[in-house]
Amino acid sequence: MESAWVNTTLDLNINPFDHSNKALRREADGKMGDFDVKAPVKQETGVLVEELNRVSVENKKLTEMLTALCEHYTSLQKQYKELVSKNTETEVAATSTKKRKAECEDYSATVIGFTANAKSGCSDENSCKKPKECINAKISRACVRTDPSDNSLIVRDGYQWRKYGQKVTRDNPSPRAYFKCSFAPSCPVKKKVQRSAEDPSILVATYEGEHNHAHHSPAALPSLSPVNSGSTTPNNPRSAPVFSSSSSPANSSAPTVTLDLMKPAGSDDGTKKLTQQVDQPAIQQILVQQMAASLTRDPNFTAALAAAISGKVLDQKW
DNA sequence: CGTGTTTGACCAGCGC
DNA sequence: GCGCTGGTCAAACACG
Repeated sequence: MESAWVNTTLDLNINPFDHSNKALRREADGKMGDFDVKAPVKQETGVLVEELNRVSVENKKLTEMLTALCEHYTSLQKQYKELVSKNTETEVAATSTKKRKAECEDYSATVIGFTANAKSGCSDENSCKKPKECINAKISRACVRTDPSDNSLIVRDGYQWRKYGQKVTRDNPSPRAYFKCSFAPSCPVKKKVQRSAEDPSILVATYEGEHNHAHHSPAALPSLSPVNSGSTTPNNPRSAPVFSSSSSPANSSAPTVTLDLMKPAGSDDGTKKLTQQVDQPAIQQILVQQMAASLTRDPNFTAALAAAISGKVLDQKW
């Protein structure tokens, strides 16, 4: 994961001394002139400017922290790749004899890597004895942070799913929900969603198969989906695996963020599955950065923000 | 009334 | 062969 997937720049475009805001300031100044602005207005403006400067400084600090984090992550990733390359053979031998499908998926997620085009354990003969899904279906996995108190098993990934079953599994007290892609009748993709046994605030979504249709539901997509910036196809959850801070329907007011932590399909194994090793505060910080970056790239948002700020100033009763 | 969810029943793979 | 377990089906139900 290099800076290719994390844009460490966060230009909130709110610096009042930025030349790009000259027009806005002129407009605001003109309106202020119309109302014969006096000392309280200047004081209020000064407070706002001070606040904006403070936010800018904080933004800069956060950006630096994120950059350092990315560098640290890269070094850890290299170390991990070395370890994996050393241990893969012995681990395959140890795990391939254990059990059936579920373990096959776990294997693909924990040994081959975190999600992304893992051809679920067919690299050795033992694994190919597994059921058909394990042979043909592409398996990927995504982790989604949700409110632990929210017991709905809904992962909003932009596709439309129909729930067809729920089951309590032996190794996890929380139920596992089974979904089928309901957009295209012929779409073979299935999804399993279950809370992590270790961290109930994390939903683990396992995707099986490959969508044979386009991403259809922009409304269902997180509004901040541009963070998928280019390198991955947004209509394929395997090639665009997510670590999302997701809002459930019960908590629809919270923003949903989709963050592509993976390289494009076909990248090396070392780039996979490190999501769960990253510190959770760091993830949250990255999510915040991504949200801000996405918002500030949206001209509608910046325009609305400018209008809101100017409106706030002008609406003050003095 | 159409669509999606819930949930108990059923089926199949696997280990013993 | 039997029991355990995960996965799927389908009737009942809820909701807009």
